[in-house]
Amino acid sequence: MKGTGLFTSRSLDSENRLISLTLPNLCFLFWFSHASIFSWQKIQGNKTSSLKLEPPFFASFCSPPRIKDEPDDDGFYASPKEDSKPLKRPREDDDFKTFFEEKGNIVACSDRFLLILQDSKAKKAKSKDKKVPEADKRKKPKKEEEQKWKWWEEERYPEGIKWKFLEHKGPVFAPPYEPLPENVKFYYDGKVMKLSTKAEEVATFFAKMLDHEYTTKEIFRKNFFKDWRKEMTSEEKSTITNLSKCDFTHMSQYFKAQSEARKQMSKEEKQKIKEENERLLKEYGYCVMDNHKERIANFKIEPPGLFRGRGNHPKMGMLKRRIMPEDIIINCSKDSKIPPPPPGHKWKEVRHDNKVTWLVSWTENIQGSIKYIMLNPSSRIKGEKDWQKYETARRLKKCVDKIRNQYREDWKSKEMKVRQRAVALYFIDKLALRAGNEKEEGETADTVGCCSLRVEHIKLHPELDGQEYVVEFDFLGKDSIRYYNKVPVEKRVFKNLQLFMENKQPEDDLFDRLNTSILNKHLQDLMEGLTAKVFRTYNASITLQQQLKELTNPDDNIPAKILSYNRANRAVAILCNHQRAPPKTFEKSMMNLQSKIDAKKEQLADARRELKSAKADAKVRRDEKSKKTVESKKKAVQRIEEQLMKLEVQATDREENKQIALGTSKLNYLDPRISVAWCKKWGIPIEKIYNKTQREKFAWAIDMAEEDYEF
DNA sequence: GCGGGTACTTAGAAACCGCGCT
DNA sequence: AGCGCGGTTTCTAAGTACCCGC
Repeated sequence: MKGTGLFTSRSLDSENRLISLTLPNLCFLFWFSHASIFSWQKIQGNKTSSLKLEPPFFASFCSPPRIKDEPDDDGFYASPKEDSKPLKRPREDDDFKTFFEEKGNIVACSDRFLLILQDSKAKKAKSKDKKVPEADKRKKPKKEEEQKWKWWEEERYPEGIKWKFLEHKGPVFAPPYEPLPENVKFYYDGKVMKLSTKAEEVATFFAKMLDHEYTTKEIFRKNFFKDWRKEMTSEEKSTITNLSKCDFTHMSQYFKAQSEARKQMSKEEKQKIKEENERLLKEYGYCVMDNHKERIANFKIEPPGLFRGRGNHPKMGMLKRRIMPEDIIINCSKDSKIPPPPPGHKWKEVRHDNKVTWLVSWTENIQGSIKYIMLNPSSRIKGEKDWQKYETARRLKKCVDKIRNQYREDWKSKEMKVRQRAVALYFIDKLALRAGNEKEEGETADTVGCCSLRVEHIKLHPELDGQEYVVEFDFLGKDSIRYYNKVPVEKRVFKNLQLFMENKQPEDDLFDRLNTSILNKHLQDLMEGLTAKVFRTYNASITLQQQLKELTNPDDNIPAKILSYNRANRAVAILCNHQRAPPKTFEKSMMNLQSKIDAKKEQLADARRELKSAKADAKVRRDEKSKKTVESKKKAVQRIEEQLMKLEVQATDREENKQIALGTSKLNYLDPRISVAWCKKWGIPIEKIYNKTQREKFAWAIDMAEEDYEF
């Protein structure tokens, strides 16, 4: 990997799917600089693969480099929460309110809604002309003002109030069931059987999943069959008694043919579908919240189907029933145009609660939990919250040393409860574990977080591979993703763990005197707004910032710098254990890339040969023309070298990424202002780091962060 | 403290789509 | 023009957190 100066070796063993990477030496000379090998395995489903990373940059987050003393407020934007004095422009909703009062009735308001939906410019003329002072108007760009609304420059609502006006069109329901054509047969025990519409619908859910591993799982089949039978007529129920005798293959083939046909559709037909979707989005995909048109994240109601829990879920295969208008609670302003239920139906309830952000809710039948329709991440209401999250994490930065000292003290406490709390917090901080709420047994897959760790999830090694006091973690976390890690800990922690495990069974709680509520209460005392998850945000963001500092080589070209960025991002993903199944086409795409590289290498060799002969030629002829030839050949070689390097960088990046998902941390844990500042500092176009959606979500950060931003 | 309920964030997989290649 | 690939978008499950009444 010449050129990048970062990468020392890479090897791929396709046999056992193990990658060993020697990452650049990012070690910190601090607590964990001796840390061991970090490895994990992914065992969701029956996939098993493992990834090893050595040496230990993953642990480095615990020791942020001493950043020169922070200008206490300089560079800090007023946090959305603590900031009480109005920063910039006042909210505009009074503008709207006035308009609204002038019209004085509901129709006026929904007129406005329609106007906004149809034409934001027209709306502009109507509402703004009356109130907005000249100066203000000139300041704003004339077009697409609605999209470029800088909510982050406006005053925020007092705590608790989420909006003052909300109008929307309600949800889009799943399309009704279309019975199968007569010629598509279902067989039971080898014989054709015509199913009732209800039973048939549920059967199609199963048929559509026939190729999926789910349908081979005992629990899935059992749950499905039980719920399916509930939908059958009594005759069907008495005939169909054994799922193994059911033959869905014809149905399955039919659906495959259907989706094939869909792919083969003509351009016009595809265009028509596209337009229909756009129409739906236009009509139902937006709402008006406080004077602004905002995108809704999920305006379509989840269609019925079979529940696909992750990991070993006891409810997999159960029937997710169809949601009807009668299940739906609508939330909107009293004075808005209330969305009408579909003809012949009623809403369950219409309420006007501006202390919450959701527009629509219903109760789902598998777990009995509530589902919501809410706004897009680009909306003010989500963006403000996101911004606030990072501000809380930055406040933690200021007191994290103190908190760390505190919990280290607490390891010695004479109170068991305090010791457990302190050790758990140490894990949350050092390993970025999740809090670990209790879960109802038998209702969900058996997964744990920090506070819910059980004795069986850790092993203590007084000595392992030449290191002292090693704790071996092995448990399933969120989404049944395996967390596997061997971590050297301080002696005191180790001794405490031994104590916590004394006289316990493997299935007993490790921290029997602790839960997330106790932990969070304690954290609240240490810093306002502090909860367990803030540590994840803080450690992720500080790691990114630090890794970017370490890895970015000023002399690198743009692709190499982006590789560095991705590596910094990767360090965070590893810290947070964000794994993915290796893409199905991984090996193949890697081979393709390799052959491209080989081709490029040959091309380079050719170009070099040509250059050489051109040089020789020039030496003999000593004329202008041959000199020029040499120059152009030189250029060609350089160009090809650059292309080759780009490809090699790409290969490296992809390979290092095989089992690591960068998206989650990028979207949820990394203060976007760090990335924006990095881009500005090194002249990297922001588009190289964030795609369109991400830029929309992080518009606030892109607008406000300068090159010198410090998390 | 604790059990139930609610609101909201975080998560990986699957579906989709557009673009470059043949 | 059809095809495959990779990035993007959609989907919805699975977490965290906190409230309330006892």
